[in-house]
Amino acid sequence: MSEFNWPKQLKKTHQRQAVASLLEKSDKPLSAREIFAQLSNQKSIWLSTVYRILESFEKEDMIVKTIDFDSSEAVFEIERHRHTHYAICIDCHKRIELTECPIPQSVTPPELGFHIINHRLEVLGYCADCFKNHH
Amino acid sequence: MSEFNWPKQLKKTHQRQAVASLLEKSDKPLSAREIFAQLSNQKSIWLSTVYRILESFEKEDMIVKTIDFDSSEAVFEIERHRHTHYAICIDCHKRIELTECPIPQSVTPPELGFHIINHRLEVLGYCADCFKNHH
DNA sequence: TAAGCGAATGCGAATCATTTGCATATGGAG
DNA sequence: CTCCATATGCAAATGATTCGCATTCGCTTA
Repeated sequence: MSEFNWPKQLKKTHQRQAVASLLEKSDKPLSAREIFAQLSNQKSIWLSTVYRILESFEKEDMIVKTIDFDSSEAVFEIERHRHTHYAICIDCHKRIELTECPIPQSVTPPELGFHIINHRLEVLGYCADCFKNHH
Repeated sequence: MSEFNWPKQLKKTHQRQAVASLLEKSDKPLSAREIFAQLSNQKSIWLSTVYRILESFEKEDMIVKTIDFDSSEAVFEIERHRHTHYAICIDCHKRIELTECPIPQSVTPPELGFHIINHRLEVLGYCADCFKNHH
């Protein structure tokens, strides 16, 4: 547990703790909708509140927002989710996990002073099956 | 001109040719909204038509759809736009073009038979200025 | 421990991109 | 030139996300 180092400026509300706990348990990035669906079973929480909570977490670098290629919706990932990248088929939307992360720290020249928090990489194309059918 | 090799199954309508011509001229990926704005000055065209045209181009691999990090809207890029990647500041949203593309053809193991069309790469973090202020 | 302040949430409504349905118009094959 | 499948015009629906405002609730301080 306790993936997050809770920043003191964030009040520990029930709702925030519930969202944090879900993210910590999840093995993949989650969307606001998914979080809301899981929480509204047990707790009383509003979807707009989930969005605001995620926004506050993002501002504290607890999570990073990216966009899911398939659904076009925002998903939020914790440190443990990062550095896993996929080759995604344009046709059948199959996702193939890449075995290694090809992004070296040196992509930004040191003299820039750029402080890397995360990176997003998606390789798009046709999987072997769909390549045959498509062409 | 004539970046596109027009597929025979796509009828050459005025609207499609206007959209194609805009994309060919542009030095950056364009959103449906941007295309619509530029075209509605001169031609009569509907926004939903622009979306449908872009969808048809995408299906023929003339363009690739990605998501713009700032606006969260879909943008469409032609071959000439690809392989340009950015380091993006989480705070001020400044975009710094990376001088080289760190994605080798070999990211997908050859035995997969995956046929790469495009890839998306964004490096997220804090630029030198915002890093000072933020921490 | 009680009081009070500022931040967070409940709730509803607005916004914005994108999609869809259906009637009409229009490329392009023959 | 005619015909048919496809594309577009147009309007309305959808779905994610944001916003406004009144109320509630953590947390600090007395």
